[in-house]
Order: sequence, then structure tokens, then C-alpha cells
Amino acid sequence: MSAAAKKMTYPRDRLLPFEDLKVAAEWLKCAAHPHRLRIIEILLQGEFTVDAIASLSKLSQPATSGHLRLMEAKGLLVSERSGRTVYYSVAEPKLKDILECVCSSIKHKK
Amino acid sequence: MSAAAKKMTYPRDRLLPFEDLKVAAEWLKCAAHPHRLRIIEILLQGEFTVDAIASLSKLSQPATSGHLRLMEAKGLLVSERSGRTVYYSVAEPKLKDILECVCSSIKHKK
DNA sequence: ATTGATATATCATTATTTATATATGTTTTA
DNA sequence: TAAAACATATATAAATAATGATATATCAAT
Repeated sequence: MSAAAKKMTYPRDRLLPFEDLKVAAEWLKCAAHPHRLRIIEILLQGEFTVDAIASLSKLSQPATSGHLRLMEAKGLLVSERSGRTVYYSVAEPKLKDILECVCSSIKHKK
Repeated sequence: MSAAAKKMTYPRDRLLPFEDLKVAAEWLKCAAHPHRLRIIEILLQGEFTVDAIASLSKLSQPATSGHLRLMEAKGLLVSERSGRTVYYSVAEPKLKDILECVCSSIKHKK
């Protein structure tokens, strides 16, 4: 550690409004769940129905529906109904970057 | 939605091992807290002592210490003791990208 | 129109985890 | 030994998750 660093007692840059951090934390927390990450991973490859997602993620239908709706409510996903089937897809392209970012850290540590 | 998308019933790419998703989720969840995001934001600007971080983040000393140790345990931060003071700093440079990524989404929605 | 089957959503319960606050303990230095 | 700097413990409260049962809505066939 440098002497200069030790002397630093305040940050140079202005800090973000706490309200922004709360929104960011909610958004991240919504993604920070293994089953939801799996769903995101699946949806980064295209649109799928609830049943297809349930099957691919090996979750029950109610659990899948719950996770999907939570992520839609937070703006991570969007859905489109066509008759009795609902197609979900990724609303926030940054999810791809974040997933890659986090997973590359994991690989690196193995 | 294209007809091709509707027909897709399985993902093209192999999915990640679930264990990896669990680690990724834990890692993300650790960051997904407004107070911890504030601490990360501060530490992205340099090294600080526990007291300095508590003061800057407007948290109590025990709360600050708790968050710091949690993030260190998950590998987000590292600490270095010098006498009776402990300096914390960011261990994972990707935190900067993730914070920027998430916050730019927020700004965009305002 | 009524029936049955399918796709999705909601609800209620229980269990688990997480956050916050206050008090106390430990280590180091003067 | 007294203070300063951190860490830990404990209790309470709050949020989150998992599960199974049930409800709603749509479609297809008669």
C-alpha cells in the first residue's frame, strides 16, 4: 500500500444518490438467484414459453412462473401473450454482460 | 416475435453447471445491497479504513465492519492490517464494470 | 354452448435467510 | 492502563424462498 493511499481519507468523486443505489441493489438482487440466473441464461438464447422454461430449468411450473413474473416486474424480462401461451424474453441486454462478467470470474478461480 | 423464435423449444448452447450459477448468485447477492454498493463505490476510488468507510457511508462502525467482512469473505474485497487500522480495497475489478453497467441502466430510465 | 385439456398465475403455509441495532470483546499503541 | 480501531455476539424484525393446492383463461371438439 502506498503512503498516498494511506493518506486518502475521502473519495475524489461525488457519490451516487442513495436512491439510485437502492434501485441498483434491487435490480441486482433480482438477478442474484441461481434459478433466476438459469432462466436468464436460457432467455439470452431466445424467447421461450413458461412451460419450456420450466422444463429446461427443471423447476416446477409455479416456481418458474413466479420467478419470471418477479423478473418482469423489475424490468429484467418482458412477456408477450399469444393465446394461452406466454413468451418471455430478456428486456435488459446488459444481463448478458453481467452474466458473462460474473461467470468469467468464477471460471478464473477454478 | 418471429415465427422462427416461436418455434424454438430448446436452447442452442449448453447451459452452465448449476454449481457455477450458485456461486455467481451468491457473489451477485453479496453486491446487491444498497449499503454494500455504497461501500464498493467508495472503495473503487481507493483504500480506506473501516472508520473512514463508516463515516463516508454514514453507517455505524459495527454495520460497516459486518458488510466489509462479508464482502471480503465472498472475495469482493481484500483487507490489509497496519497496526490497529485495517485498510479495505476492491479485490474484483469487475465490480467497477458491474456498478457502471447497472447504474447506467438506471440513469437511462429516468 | 358445454366439456375437457392445456397454459399460466395466484395463494397459503412453512422454513430459511438476512438486516439492524445495541452491547461487549479484542488488539494495538501511546 | 487508557484510548482507539475493529470485530463479534445476540436479539429482534423483516424479507425471501419453496411447495402444493387451487384458480383463471384459452382453445378444441362435439
